[in-house]
Amino acid sequence: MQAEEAILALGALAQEHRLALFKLLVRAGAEGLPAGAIAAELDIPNSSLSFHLAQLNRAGLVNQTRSGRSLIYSANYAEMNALMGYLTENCCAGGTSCGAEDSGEAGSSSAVFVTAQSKGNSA
Amino acid sequence: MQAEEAILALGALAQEHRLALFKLLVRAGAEGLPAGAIAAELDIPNSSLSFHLAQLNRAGLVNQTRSGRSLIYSANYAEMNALMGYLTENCCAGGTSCGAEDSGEAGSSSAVFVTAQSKGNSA
DNA sequence: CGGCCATTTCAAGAAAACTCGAAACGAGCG
DNA sequence: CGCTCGTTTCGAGTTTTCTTGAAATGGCCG
Repeated sequence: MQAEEAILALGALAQEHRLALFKLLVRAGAEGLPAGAIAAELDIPNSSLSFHLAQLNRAGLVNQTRSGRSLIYSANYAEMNALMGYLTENCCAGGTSCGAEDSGEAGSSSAVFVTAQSKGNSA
Repeated sequence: MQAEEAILALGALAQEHRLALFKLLVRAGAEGLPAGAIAAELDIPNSSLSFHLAQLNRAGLVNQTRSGRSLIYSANYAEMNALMGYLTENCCAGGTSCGAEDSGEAGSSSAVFVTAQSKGNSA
């Protein structure tokens, strides 16, 4: 991940509704949630939600799937992991090679955001 | 850390100049850098830099120290760790108790951003 | 104490983000 | 095939963020 992409992801999460939205999707797991359910849960008008969903999508943090008339959104754990990795790399004071300024994609950071398989999230 | 604080920190980093600035300070280590050196390094007008520095400071991501006429800024690793922890907790699919919706401050996440003691950063 | 130098604050304008009702779009049911 | 329902797009208004020169502040040297 490079800076521009990280900024996009960071900016996508730096908003009350979108952070709540992403948290909701992370909690919902791989099955995701339809847009309508999210709007109802977060108590946000449909058009506003759509705007935020588009932002998150543009940042690559959510995936979109169709299921009948509904569009199902789910958290993109890979992108979130990439963001965490970027943040970790740019601190790089944890023990890894620190002097590395722009060694490209390292990817050596441990993946914290594993794909949460559905574990009883009935909501 | 709670959502509002995380949003502030996320927003502080979600900006080209500020992300570069924070990266620079992280790399600079505990000794930090004077404002002027940062402005020169990043090629940003003093007033703009001051604005961004204030943003980062408001988010608690940087510390301010005086040294003669210069103000030295350094990265606040603790706050960054808190942010990483918040992000990790809200994913919570890594192995910790996942169903915990708002269990307050967990702090069980491993600190990745340890205070980088000056390790030969001569710049 | 007078001046200088690093930095911040002020003010004003430009650009971007956010909000949300209304209209449009498209899939699927009957 | 027409209708309905879930969702997105559009448009317009409000708010926030970003930028920068100029002025103010405060420490320090002589």
